[in-house]
Amino acid sequence: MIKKIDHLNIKEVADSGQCFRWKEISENEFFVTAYGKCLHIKQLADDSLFEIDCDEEEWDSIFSHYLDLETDYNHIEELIINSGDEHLKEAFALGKGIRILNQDLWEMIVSYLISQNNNISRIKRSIQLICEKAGKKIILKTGSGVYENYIFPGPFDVEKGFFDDKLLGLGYRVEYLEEIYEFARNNPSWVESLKGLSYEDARNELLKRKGVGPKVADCISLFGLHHIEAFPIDTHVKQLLNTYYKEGFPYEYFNGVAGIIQQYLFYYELQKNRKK
DNA sequence: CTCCAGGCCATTT
DNA sequence: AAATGGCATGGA
Repeated sequence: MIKKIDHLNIKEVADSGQCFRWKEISENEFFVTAYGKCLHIKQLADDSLFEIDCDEEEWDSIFSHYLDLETDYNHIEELIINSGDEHLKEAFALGKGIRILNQDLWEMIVSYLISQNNNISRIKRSIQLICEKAGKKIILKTGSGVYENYIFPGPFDVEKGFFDDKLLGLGYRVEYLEEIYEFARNNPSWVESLKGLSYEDARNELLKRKGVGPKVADCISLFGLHHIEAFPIDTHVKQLLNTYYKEGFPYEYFNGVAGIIQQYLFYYELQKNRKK
């Protein structure tokens, strides 16, 4: 099926550092696995049009929400244009096709535990290996080909000691992962319960887990709970705040949506550093 | 070789 | 409360 979607560029999303498991099939064409289902999406020459391969019912119930189609990005764009913030305008010009995905919460908890003091390519590699080793295979047959990937392993899909495997390349984060999987097995309703909490309450609850600090808690809040007011500060964002926002970032002006703004800035910084 | 990565923890001031 | 060292490992 063909869908018309504004404010979306799937290549920018895939390179934005919020998701680690998108597979690029070819230029502007990706295979995405989430919530135990999969999506084949291709952005067409008219870049507001997308060729979508997935079950129609799954599109309505999962992937239109996954791609955050109910959020008004025109409003975000207006805020940026009217902000008078030249650096932000430049960042937005580069990454205006980025949306904040509604990703699987458990996958975000585990993924951002792995992300700390780590680089994106290695994060992707570790997560992919974990999925291959413990996740159920999922296959999508479409007119254009057969694609396969793995479902992200839940708390009960791995045995104790699973993460010790050196091949996974997890380093010192192994103990954090063992702990969170164990905790989730012992508290089976914990993950779901986070979804009913405010940003502040969810963040505080996440901070109780070993290996979850302010930055990881904010990433989980932003990408797994869609608390778009969360503003994760990592090494790149810290750097950019020190460079462009010496007088302080205008959190009040972007009240409630600062996390989306943060993502444009982060992406701009990533691309800039990539060139060097 | 060194420096760094979507940081956090434990320890010391 | 704030500063500091250590941490596993691969990318650049």
